[in-house]
Amino acid sequence: MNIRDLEYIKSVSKHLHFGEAALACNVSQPALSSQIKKLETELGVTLFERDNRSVRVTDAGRDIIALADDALSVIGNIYSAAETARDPLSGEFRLGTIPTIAPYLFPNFVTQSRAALPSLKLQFREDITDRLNDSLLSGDLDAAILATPPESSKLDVIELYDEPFWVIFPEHHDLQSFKRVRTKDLPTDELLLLAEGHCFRDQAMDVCRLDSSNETYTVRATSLETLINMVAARQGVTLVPAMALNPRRISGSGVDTQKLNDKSAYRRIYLTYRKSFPRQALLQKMADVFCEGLPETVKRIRG
Amino acid sequence: MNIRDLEYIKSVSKHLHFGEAALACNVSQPALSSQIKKLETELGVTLFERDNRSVRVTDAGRDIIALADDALSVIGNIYSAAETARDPLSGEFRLGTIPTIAPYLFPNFVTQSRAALPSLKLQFREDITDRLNDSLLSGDLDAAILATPPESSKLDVIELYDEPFWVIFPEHHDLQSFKRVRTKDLPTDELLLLAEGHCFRDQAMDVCRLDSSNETYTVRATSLETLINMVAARQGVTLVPAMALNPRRISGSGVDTQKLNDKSAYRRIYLTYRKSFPRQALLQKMADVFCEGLPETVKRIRG
DNA sequence: AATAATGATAAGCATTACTTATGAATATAA
DNA sequence: TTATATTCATAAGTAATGCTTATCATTATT
Repeated sequence: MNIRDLEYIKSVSKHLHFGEAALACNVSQPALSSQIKKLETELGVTLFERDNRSVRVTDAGRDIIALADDALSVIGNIYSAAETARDPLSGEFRLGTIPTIAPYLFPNFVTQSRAALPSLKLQFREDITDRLNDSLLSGDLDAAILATPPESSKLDVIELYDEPFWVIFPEHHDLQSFKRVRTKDLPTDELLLLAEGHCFRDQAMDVCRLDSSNETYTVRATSLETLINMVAARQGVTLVPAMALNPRRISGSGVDTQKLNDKSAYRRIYLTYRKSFPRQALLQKMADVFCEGLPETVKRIRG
Repeated sequence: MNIRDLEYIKSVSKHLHFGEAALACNVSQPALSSQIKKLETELGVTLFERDNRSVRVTDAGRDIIALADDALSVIGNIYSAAETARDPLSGEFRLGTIPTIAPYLFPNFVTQSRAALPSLKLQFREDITDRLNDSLLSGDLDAAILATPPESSKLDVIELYDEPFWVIFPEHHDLQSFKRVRTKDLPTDELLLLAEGHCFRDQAMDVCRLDSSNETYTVRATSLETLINMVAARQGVTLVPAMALNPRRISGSGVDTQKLNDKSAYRRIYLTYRKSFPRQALLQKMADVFCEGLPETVKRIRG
């Protein structure tokens, strides 16, 4: 059986005339006749009683044509569903982000994506890089915003922006006297770091040329907010990525900030996704929306 | 799009593996792959996100495969309906009969057809030959039991039985003295006839070598019962076909009967149908059932 | 008797779908 | 690291299916 056959019998039952039915189906009358005959043979049922002058629908034909109508209607729904789904900017989208980005990027992004991607249903998840990468590979996430390029060759990225690192230190700390702070000026023994697994921990250690053997502090914060609060409590100094600097929160909280003055003291932020992800256009659009709302403190790569 | 394509995507969504899905569909993996790719192109939607190691159903794919399941289910119903309809002995059947047969043939026939054709839904209609023939040609009837062969070349017949004519006359009528009554013995001026349009009127006149100019009586009965009752009331004599003789009704009703002793004094009864009627096997079976219950007074042609 | 209408049939061509063989990419095992 | 296996995609050739035009057979209509 064939979907076109169903259209043929529907057309014949409507016109009760093979020639006109064929015309309506944009085929020749012999084509339609032979297809119907073949279908009747396949079903073992005569659908139309016909002689050289008239066409009648048989009892069995009536039942079967009613079902054919149903089937064609469902098949029409398939095309409709496809048409709806064809817009890559619509549907569900599961986005993951690391904890050192999510709180600073998402508030703006949610607002802007509502305007730019109104028919997109966004779901967010916050987790560390490794688990986000696993989820990407398994298909549990569609994309993630990460600060490290992917290791798997199945993943690809859109580069979003470079985010400088800033020092946060208590008011009246020695660092306050520096006009320009560089990593070599940092008191590494006072450095407060995130817990293991957080990529920014590695990035901070990296920029300060520390390795795990150098660790002096046993603080294992899981958020930059915690680190900043600890600095305010004069527990040490820390680094944060630029986006974590909220001027209103910093001012009057007992901490001071300076941008790290090294060329390499930044991290690159990527939108990571499976190469096989079908809605690539959405990824591009989404990257645009991300970059739209970026503050002056970061250096956008796109647009 | 193609029904087989729907089966392919259903299979892939079940196995999440093109090779196994192809195996389940009894096609080679490249065949299945290329058909799915073509369908995706036609719909403009990626149904499966796949790389060299894994297959995932996309959001749009999920919706569309659900609809494909629906469509396949309806199409399954088409095959089921065909299987049910394939039995030519089932379904509706519209049978027409003339008034000089219906009352005598149907009671038995209904009983016997219930046993022999249990899944047949019979609808009866009683009318005169011309209108039954029209209904046959227009498809309003599937068959008719008639006493005249059809004129249209679109109709065909199964011969059922030959039905002799009998004379009915009042007790103590002159005819009572005949051992064997022949048509030439009939008092044609006393002959009571059915209304015009009834074929038995013509047959009776024919056998008596009368034509419309010979009419003396203006009686226009529409049933044989009326004629018999008129004979009982000594209004004249009449002819009836053999099946109209119900011994229990005749005895003691003031009439007497004799079989007409002419070779040509009978009529042949046909099951008439369109040549194009698809359930020919049903017609044969039905003819058998008719002949089963015939009384000894008629001469069956079949079986 | 001639003409028109209508579905069936025939022959040949175009399209479609399938098969087998092979490729490319990537896991897994040695 | 290198070899092997897995898996989907691609290629080339073939089989099948469906279509077109031309024609036939039958039956109304003029």
